[in-house]
Amino acid sequence: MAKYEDDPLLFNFFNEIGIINQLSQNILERAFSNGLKMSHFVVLNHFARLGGSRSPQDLARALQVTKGAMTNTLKRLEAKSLVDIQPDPDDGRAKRVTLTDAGLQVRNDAIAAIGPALDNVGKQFTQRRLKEALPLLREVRAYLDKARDLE
Amino acid sequence: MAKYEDDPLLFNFFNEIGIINQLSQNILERAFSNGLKMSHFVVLNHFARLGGSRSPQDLARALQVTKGAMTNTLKRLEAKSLVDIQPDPDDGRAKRVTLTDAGLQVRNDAIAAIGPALDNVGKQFTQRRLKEALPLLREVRAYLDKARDLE
DNA sequence: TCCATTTAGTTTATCATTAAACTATTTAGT
DNA sequence: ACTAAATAGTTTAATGATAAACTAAATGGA
Repeated sequence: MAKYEDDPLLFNFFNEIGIINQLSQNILERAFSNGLKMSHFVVLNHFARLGGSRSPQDLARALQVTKGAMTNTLKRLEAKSLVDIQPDPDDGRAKRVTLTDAGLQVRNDAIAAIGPALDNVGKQFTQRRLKEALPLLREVRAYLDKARDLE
Repeated sequence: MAKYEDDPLLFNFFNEIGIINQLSQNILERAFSNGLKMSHFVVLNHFARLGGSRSPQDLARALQVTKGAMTNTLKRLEAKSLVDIQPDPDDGRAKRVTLTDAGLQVRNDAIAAIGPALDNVGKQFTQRRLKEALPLLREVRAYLDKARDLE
């Protein structure tokens, strides 16, 4: 069996992923105004792209955070009236979360604000190269996601 | 100018990166014993691969965290005797950090522990595909790193 | 029907991280 | 030599995350 000291390919792969994540989150978050956090933006963006209503648990699963983290995020979004939270009429345990008009506005503003930052990155890396990398990233993500559930 | 609602390529790219990061960190961290955290492992691994001694500031820069975060990480590693920290004889402001034998052992144990988890990933994704993706990831990382300093 | 199990959401304790303020030391320009 | 600026490291306050314990409601098998 290969030792990972000698064969650090996967290691390097995850390492690059980790650093890119940290740097990109940082750059994007700085472009946001009103102290909008990445975790908040991600929820707003999820709703803006997919529409409809979701339960907190659905959101937690889709966005890969714990229920506790989602409770916290939604509490802050609700305090700013960026989402609306109502009891689920069909399930006494659950809630239904929807995006408010204000929430959509904040999300759209955020998208606009990060445009310039992304433009600069886009200048450096051709659409083609990024597009070529996406399928592998998606597969790795899907695999890790499944692996997590199986364990 | 393209709107990112219509052209979410970079967005998707960073999104996949973010989720892969979260999942991979999670999987690896669970494989560790003794409550070894990824942030701690990364420091131990850095020393194990590159050897020698480093200042806390060097480590912070290399591992892309703030000085404060590194202070915290090193404090915990030192408490477990996994690193040795001495004043820098040549610079009264600085310190020199080195890996202890115990630190190297913990790192090697961790590498061994994550082997099986990585084996499974390795089965799904050929060396070739991962290898092909690395250059782009490295370039993106290098670009973001530079962009951060310029801003 | 009843009870054990599962599921949704919250809360708590612990911890990592950042940004910013602060101390101490070194470096560099005059 | 002096002083201003830069640098190394620590500390603090705020935030976000997790895991685990907990409450409440739904589900499903006997």
